[in-house]
Amino acid sequence: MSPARRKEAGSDERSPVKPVRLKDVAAHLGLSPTTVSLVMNRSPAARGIPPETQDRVRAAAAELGYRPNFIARSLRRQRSFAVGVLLPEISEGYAAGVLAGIEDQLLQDGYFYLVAGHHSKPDLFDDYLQLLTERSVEGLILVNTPLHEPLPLPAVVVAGHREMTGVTNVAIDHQVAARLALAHLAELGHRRIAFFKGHAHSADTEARWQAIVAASTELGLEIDPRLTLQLSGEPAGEQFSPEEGYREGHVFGRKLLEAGERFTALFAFNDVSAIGAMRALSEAGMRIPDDVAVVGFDDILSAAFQNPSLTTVRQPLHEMGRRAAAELLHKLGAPGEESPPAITIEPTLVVRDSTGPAPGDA
Amino acid sequence: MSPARRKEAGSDERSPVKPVRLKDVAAHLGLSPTTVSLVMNRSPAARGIPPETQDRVRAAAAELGYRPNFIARSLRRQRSFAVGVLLPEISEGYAAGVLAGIEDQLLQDGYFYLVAGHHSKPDLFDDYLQLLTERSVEGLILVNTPLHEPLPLPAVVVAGHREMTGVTNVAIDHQVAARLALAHLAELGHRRIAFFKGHAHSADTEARWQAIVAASTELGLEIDPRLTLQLSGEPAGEQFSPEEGYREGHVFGRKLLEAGERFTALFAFNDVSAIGAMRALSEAGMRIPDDVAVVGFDDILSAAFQNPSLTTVRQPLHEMGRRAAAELLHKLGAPGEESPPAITIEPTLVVRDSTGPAPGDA
DNA sequence: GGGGCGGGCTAAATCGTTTTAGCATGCTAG
DNA sequence: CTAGCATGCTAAAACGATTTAGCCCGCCCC
Repeated sequence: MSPARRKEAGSDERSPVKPVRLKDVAAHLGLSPTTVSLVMNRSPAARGIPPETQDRVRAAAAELGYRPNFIARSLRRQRSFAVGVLLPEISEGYAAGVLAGIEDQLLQDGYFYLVAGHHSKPDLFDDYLQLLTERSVEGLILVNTPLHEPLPLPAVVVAGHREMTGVTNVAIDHQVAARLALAHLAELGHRRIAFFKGHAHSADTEARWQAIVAASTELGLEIDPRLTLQLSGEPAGEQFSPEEGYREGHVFGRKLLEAGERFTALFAFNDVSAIGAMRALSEAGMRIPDDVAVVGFDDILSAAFQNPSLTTVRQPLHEMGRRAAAELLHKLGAPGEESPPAITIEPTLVVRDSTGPAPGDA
Repeated sequence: MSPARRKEAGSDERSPVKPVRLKDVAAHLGLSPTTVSLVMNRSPAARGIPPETQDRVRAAAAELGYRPNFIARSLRRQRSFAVGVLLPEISEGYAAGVLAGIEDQLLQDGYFYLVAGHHSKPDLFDDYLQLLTERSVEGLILVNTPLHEPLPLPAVVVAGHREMTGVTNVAIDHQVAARLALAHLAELGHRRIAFFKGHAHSADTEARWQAIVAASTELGLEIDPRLTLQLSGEPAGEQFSPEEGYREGHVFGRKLLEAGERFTALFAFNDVSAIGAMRALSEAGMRIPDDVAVVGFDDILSAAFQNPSLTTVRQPLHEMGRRAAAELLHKLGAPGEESPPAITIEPTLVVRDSTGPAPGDA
């Protein structure tokens, strides 16, 4: 279709054959490998090599299509320019979003990464940690992965469970998140708000709940324990199956209604449970947002596609990944330096159609 | 909390220090590196080494916590046990699903992989291809990535655009997909069915549409061009932003109504456009599935969370990734062998609440 | 005329493995 | 007594780069 595209430094010869080595370039020029290496790496030691030789070397390298062998280089320099990423699994929303951010930052800085999904099995985690270390990754990023023992490498965790000295934890600012959501509801006149708390073992549950309590006090809202339901979920991590979350939201939505306690808004722990609850509520004949306003958390893709579309606190997953990667690279660059124990990321409130004025509000 | 966990082969000493090398193990035993290597690799050449020595070696290795250096090994053996994955970007549904499948299969077989997202920019693609080759990946998997020139390595593509000799294309069986969806609708009594066609440049559009035409004929259904809308979308690939897809579905749903042509069912090109259309339809007062049945394609996560939940043709992304990886590993294991030009994957129909009997059907 | 110096390069060690080609030693067989 | 042959191991050369420590030559200066 399009005209033949120009090839940059193409050996137009058949490519299936042996790659060109440093030694070949050197031989072709009648120089030593040392010289070629020095020039190609723009090493300070190449000071003594006259510019015209340097040009000759570079020209020859280009002509022959020389590409340094990264593995040999890694071996010699003891640097792999690769980091390991450990996460429960790639598939679902959270980890994939973070991973995309990690990827952007790392590639931009000339690093690659090796990913391993441990499916929340501690021994798989240990195995992969081993394998990654054997592969000489320079550092680690753990996403949503509980951590019990110190790691053998510089590391950054995203949504980690507990603090570990030397390991930086990238997490959302729950204070801000809670304030954004609750202020929004309060402004709309809501006073009786129901809550879904996260499952007991999630990294975020406790911090988030305390932030909610604090923000409520600040805003003069009262939390009614009868309107507070705790999601169960698996002990492994925050990330149990979304279908389950949805189903649980559905069940809990019904529970709220059956409890007979009046409420005009619901702040769910995450989007899936919010969506499940919305479904239960509308099945019971309640209109959203007219009768009940619903706020979710995360801003998963489908939050925008709901009917009505879901107001939610957005976690900038991409940016969290980016920041995590950037921080790890920083650690790698400045080994001695003390690193911050935490990096907090600002969430934002995405107002959509699932929230509106409280019924009977002026 | 939990009692101290036992460490398998733990050097209880401080770990921050130098890793143990093959040479160290050898020295510790008063043997040569050769012997240790032979034993550790269970090389056939180790036949001559008496079992008791072998045991001594393995014991020492375990005791000292010896871990072979993968990079050195790769250099020597000219194998990296790594493959490269090129995709537009990790973030949303399609690629992430496939990637998860790739990951499962590769890790299971002792491989790792390096991922690069080219964001549909041809020059980024070329760059990353270079970088991956420099890193000595043994093969490539391209997901949803158009391919113009032959690749320098064994490769498998998922949802690729065109055939390229030697490259295996993993794709869904569109015949089956179309038949599943249309037979389901026909069975429910639907005769007047609207369609969203994919954007012109998507890999799947043409094949899918032809399959739809064929299946319609087979089932005695007529396709009304006035009920057939073509999604626009970016030329780069199938994967333009989901939000756009949703919005376009919404717009097109309205268009369908405005056209004034009677229809009782819609088969959309994908889930996001189906969901957008559902929204437009219900906003216009139509009930789903009572007035219009809607079938999507893909089975994205949120398909199940819709209100009503979406009937859709499920692409087993995970399996597609798995198969792609398996095929690549096969190619790597059997270099000479002719490999199949295509692997077709069976889709399944997931019947949910967005489809029901045609209005006025017996 | 010899010591010093700087310019332009290179030899060789090294990174941590794998692998080929043998080397001792002792026993057996002729 | 010695050739032959296991047996149990090892020396050394790869793999493809980087890097340290110089080497050689010519010129300048005293």
